[in-house]
Amino acid sequence: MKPVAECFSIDSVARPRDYARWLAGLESGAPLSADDREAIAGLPLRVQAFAEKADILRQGDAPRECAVVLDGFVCRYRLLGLGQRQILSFHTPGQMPDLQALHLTPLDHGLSALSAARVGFVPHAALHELIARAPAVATALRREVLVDASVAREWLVGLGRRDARQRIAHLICEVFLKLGATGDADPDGFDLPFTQLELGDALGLSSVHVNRVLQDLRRDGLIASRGRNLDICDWARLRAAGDFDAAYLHLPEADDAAKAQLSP
Amino acid sequence: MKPVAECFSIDSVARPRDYARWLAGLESGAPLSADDREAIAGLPLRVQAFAEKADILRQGDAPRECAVVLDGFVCRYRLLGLGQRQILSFHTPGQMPDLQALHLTPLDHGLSALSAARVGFVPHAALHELIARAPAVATALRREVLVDASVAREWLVGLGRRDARQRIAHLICEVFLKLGATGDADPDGFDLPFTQLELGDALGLSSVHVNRVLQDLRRDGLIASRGRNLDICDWARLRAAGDFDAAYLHLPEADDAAKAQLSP
DNA sequence: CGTGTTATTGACCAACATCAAACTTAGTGG
DNA sequence: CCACTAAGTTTGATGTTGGTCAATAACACG
Repeated sequence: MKPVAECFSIDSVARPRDYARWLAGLESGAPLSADDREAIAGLPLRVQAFAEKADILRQGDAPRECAVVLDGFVCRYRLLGLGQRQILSFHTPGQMPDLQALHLTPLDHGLSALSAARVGFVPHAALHELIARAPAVATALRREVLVDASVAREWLVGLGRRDARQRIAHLICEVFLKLGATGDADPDGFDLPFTQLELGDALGLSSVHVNRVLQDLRRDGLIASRGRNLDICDWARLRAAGDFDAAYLHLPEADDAAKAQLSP
Repeated sequence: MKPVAECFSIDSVARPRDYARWLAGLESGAPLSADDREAIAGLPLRVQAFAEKADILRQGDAPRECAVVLDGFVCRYRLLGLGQRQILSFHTPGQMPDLQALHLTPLDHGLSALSAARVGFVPHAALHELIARAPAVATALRREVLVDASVAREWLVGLGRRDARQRIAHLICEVFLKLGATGDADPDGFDLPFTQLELGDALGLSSVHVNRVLQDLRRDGLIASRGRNLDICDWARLRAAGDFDAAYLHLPEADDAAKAQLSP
């Protein structure tokens, strides 16, 4: 296991754009009223920057604040005896990866920045109060937790019943759509925000095998990649190779959008 | 894939004991007030009986009621192309396995009775209204969803990073504690409510391999079993073999209780 | 007693892990 | 601008876990 990367944390003040990204995440299910939006913009939001690979929260912590991803790409993970790691989920700007800490402590997993990231922190007390006061916000948060669980179930299916090629193709589709939803994925070559080793840790595979399967996918003309930069050459076939159906992400229009972007 | 079993449904009226089991589930986190308990006892609860292996809800359904397990052992599952099945979770009496359908439809997975079961159904509208009216109930439901997600994460770790022996030992521990929490597991031999094939479908293994590993566990003196009946001979070693830590189940005192029961 | 489901066994094989080394790339400081 | 370094990627050789297929045995139930 590699040493924990330095976390040079430059605390800073929340900007209006930060609240906007958070709101976009909360409103992905249904729009909020002007009042609710104002209530959220009024919450205290402590912002902290994290370097690539820095830990944001650690297994065992009992945080008194909830995290909101503002920039970058973040994952939850679990460490087990002797160097094994399982990545549990990926999160893009606007998402709140540790809502469960509102009720269940201590944290049974860590939260880590895969790319350089900025994360906001809201006190639990303020969120609890808001949930009691603003039913529509409570609903949005409930929905966010449920979507998170839906993604976890899809991963469960993948780890249990799909082979390496399917898993990798599936995850590329998922990440592409999630990044696309916040405007971070250019269809003609976007950057995968993780290494092959991290990909393996998410999919229950060794990095060696991930590498070999990626080469197959390139050879078959489904993707092209050089370093981290990845280009989806054939969305339809990649989707088929991964047995991918975007419904579980519950992104409005996600798959249609991808199809439109990728087949001009 | 076997044909869907007949579902001979004997609709019946909810008994006080049914509400009691449901309440016990909701109160596993924190007790409710007398008012809240009454509010729940006042909800309409349609009760239906299901035979072993009968489907309760199907993938693609958009139910207008939420299910409450009242008796028996139930699982969520996902079917994929050509006979593959992945079981996503197990549920014991008191649990509500499809809370996500309150916000996310259609259902991306089915719900099925592994043993003969009785299930209650509450209209979504009634639940939504109660959530708005009774904050403590809303909190209890939120907690239930979060515990469900916590279990899913643990399964994710197992499927991704544990080998067959660990997975099987782990699941036996889990099921024993869950059954014990509702008084359905006798320490000296309780009935595993599923076949070896179903165990494999939950753990991403073939039934053949499940069988072989179970024999190993018996040979090593961790368990004894004859047919479905299973006897945990050595809780400490079984726990170690499965790398099992009960915290993720969020059952109050679960592990201590098991230890006490099993080592007199 | 049949009949269907579940458990068990054996032979064989594919997918994927592990280990170790070489090669690439990007970043860093002189 | 160039060596130097560390991280990540690629390759090859080899071994293990667990899957598949197919047949048999043990039950459970009407």
